[in-house]
Amino acid sequence: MSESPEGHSRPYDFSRTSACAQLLGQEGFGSSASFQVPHGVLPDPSRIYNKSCYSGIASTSAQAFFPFPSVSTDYRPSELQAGDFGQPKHWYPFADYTGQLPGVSAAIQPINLSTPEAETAEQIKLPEIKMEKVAREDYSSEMKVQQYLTPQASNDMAHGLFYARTGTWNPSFWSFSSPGSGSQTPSTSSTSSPSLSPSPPSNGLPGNGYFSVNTPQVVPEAQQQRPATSRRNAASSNRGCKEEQETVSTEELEQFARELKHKRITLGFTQSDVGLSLGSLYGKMFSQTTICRFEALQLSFKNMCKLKPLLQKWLDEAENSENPQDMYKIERVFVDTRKRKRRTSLEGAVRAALESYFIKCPKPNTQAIKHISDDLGLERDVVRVWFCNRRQKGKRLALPLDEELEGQLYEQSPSPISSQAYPGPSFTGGPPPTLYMPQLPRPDLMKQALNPGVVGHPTR
DNA sequence: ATGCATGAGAA
DNA sequence: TCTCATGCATA
Repeated sequence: MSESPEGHSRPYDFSRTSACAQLLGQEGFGSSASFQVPHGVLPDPSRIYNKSCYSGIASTSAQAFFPFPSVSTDYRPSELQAGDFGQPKHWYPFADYTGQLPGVSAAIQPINLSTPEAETAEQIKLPEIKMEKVAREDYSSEMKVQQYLTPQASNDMAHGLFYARTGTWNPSFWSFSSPGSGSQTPSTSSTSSPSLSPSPPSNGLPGNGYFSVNTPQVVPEAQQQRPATSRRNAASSNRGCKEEQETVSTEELEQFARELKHKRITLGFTQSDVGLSLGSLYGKMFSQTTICRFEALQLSFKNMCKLKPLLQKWLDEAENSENPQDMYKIERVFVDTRKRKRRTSLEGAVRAALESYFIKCPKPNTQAIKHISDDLGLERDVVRVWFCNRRQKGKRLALPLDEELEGQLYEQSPSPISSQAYPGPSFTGGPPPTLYMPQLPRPDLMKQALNPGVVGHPTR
């Protein structure tokens, strides 16, 4: 994607990385247990939006086991034996797990697949949408699934993605000719709930025949990234995200997200369903995570703009479909077989320490990273990634969308705004909000500001 | 719902 | 080497 609309004014102007090093060096941070997050830190996202979500992170009490990394970096559990989890090394390149694909299990069952079906994914691929990368290593899982696929299907699979349909779609769903299907026909009634049964989707009627997606091109071109001009005021200045596509304003985004969630639930779809459906509709599927983040407004503004049209369309289809229950009957069979490094689990104390380092230097250079990793006994890469994610999170959530007040709070700050932050309504023309923390203390945010690692357990 | 990870593309 | 979009894995 292009750069941030802000041009180069990145949210972080860490032009003093070296200074960081010094900073880091001179501080006896060994026992970061005592660390207190100054409230200049970016609060945890979920909290910012103050969704009912709690709070997260604080899964652990901060027992300081320092300098011993309380990290659990085991690798790929499942198929692998718990052998050498000791030190983070390389992870298995061969995998055959299906990840969190909601439909996988079902998809793996023998299904009636027709060739045309299998091709769907390819056909409806959007020009601008990057398809998921194909696993390059080995396709161990392919074996597992292949037996259920047609030659064509498995062939496609070899290309990386494959979509299988276990249920049937309402043909009408596929004909993008439905009344409101035009992505330009947003269903605005934010809360109108279709008279559809809210019951969980039941496997649609079997075999309706397969439809050939012949109008995949109808895809909105929301993909294109808008030029880096000020997208900040997308609202007022039609510069939304992308041409014909809307004038996406922050408010619209907010509202749409809400609407999407509400209707999705009403229609009985899960976030995963939606993500998978998009794959069928546009050839690019998304994970539950992404849908979730979209609804929670936790994506960058640009990203939100990009996805909105797709979701809008999905929503339209879902609402207009006679059998919306059938819509979600799409599943991806093929799963990237690359082995992922097992997720490292940092304990509270370690997180606190990292957070502390972050505050001092959000963008540590190699040396600093080394210092930190040594200090905390973490892998350098883990530290590096942690900082990357921390920065990203900071940007992403710097600006809550749903509270205009919020904007005002931020607006008082002199700090540079993040390129990913949302152009809050109140920012129109205003100075960029600060990245880390509102100047005005807000009870709820204050709480959030506490380092996750040192806070209590999540309440979930 | 979110923490940690991956990878493409940009700087 | 970083940013950004995205997702697996997990709380």
